[in-house]
Amino acid sequence: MRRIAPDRDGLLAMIAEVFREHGYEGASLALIGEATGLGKGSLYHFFPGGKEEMARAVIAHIDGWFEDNVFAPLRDSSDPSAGIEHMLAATDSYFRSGRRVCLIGAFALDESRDRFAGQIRDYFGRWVTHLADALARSGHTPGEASELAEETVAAIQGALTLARAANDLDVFSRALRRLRMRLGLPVGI
Amino acid sequence: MRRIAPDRDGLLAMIAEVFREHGYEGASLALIGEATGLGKGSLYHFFPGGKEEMARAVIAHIDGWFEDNVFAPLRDSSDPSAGIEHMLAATDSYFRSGRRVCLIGAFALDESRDRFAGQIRDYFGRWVTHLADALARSGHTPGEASELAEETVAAIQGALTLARAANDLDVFSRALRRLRMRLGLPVGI
DNA sequence: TCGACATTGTACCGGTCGGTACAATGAGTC
DNA sequence: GACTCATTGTACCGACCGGTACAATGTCGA
Repeated sequence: MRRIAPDRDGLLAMIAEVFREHGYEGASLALIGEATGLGKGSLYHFFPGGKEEMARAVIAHIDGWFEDNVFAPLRDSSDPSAGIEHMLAATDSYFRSGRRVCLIGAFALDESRDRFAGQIRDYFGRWVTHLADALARSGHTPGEASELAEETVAAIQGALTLARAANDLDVFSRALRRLRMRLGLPVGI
Repeated sequence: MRRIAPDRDGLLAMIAEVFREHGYEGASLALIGEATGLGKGSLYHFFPGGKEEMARAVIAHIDGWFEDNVFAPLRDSSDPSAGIEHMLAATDSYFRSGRRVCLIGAFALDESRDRFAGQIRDYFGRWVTHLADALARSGHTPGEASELAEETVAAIQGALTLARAANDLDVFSRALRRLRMRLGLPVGI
């Protein structure tokens, strides 16, 4: 049995954190090396394509996590409301209640958007589409469902921006609570 | 009569565009020089504090524009609904219907947040506060007004992110139309 | 023990980074 | 013309950038 790579998931998670905090340009190989404990030799061994391949792998890794923990439940839940509830819980957990920022959203804002345009469009497109499907199955008209899905994903992204700008985690949890109400889910308290 | 500076407003607008497209780290002095037609000599003459002073001046410039064209109408309009309508129109025009991104929102996401934390918090804080005031004057309870204001500003930021990710300007105009409805303004058509 | 190969540290490359120094201009005033 | 002072171009700095080369390790199975 051959080891493919030593904990590639963990490695990608560490690199993701560097891109998340510093952006694509700001994430230098020195910072990545420091965060992972790997030298350039190792980094270029695992990612021969260099920084760009690292970023691509990180985006794909995040995309995979959302596919498993957000999109799939939205698509496969027999009760669409349960899938939506699952999405909100997973979102809250992933973004650590606003402590974390959306790397893919951050990439979408500056010039790195052009470099990763396909992956970025795909990620957000699938999020909106799957949420719209779930909303349509739960009784909304297709038009309503599509608008509400777009509104919801935008609200999450905007809340992350605002929470970080205000340095106030409550901004994000308030946004999630409003979304629960808006999407017709029990809100608790 | 002494010229303070040759069209400082225009200069700041050019520099702003570079920061907007490339982020703080990505905006090199070479790019700024290219965009403005000024060499380092001139740039450091106008901004002795270098890149950081340029960014601070750009943020202050944007802040001033919003103060004049968004916050003041929200605060001073005798008809609060007219002020809110003014805000949405100015927002649509400023962000060029989604073609442009919010520089201050982009700065809020990465590590440059720490460097400009005060200015960033102040900008968003005043936006939310003034909008909440206008909403309260137009009949909402203080609690409702505050939540709705936060939701609105977040929706704008999120729509900018999504519009750029999808490379689809309609995302932004749809978001503004939803906001008009949500804020109780006539929507047209 | 040996060879095959994955993994790593280190030195190095050309280029660019933000920033500084300074002499040369330019324009206006007296 | 002479003085002032804003403005500019250019050369240069040390530091760091992403990336490459490669020899030295480790770690297997045979």
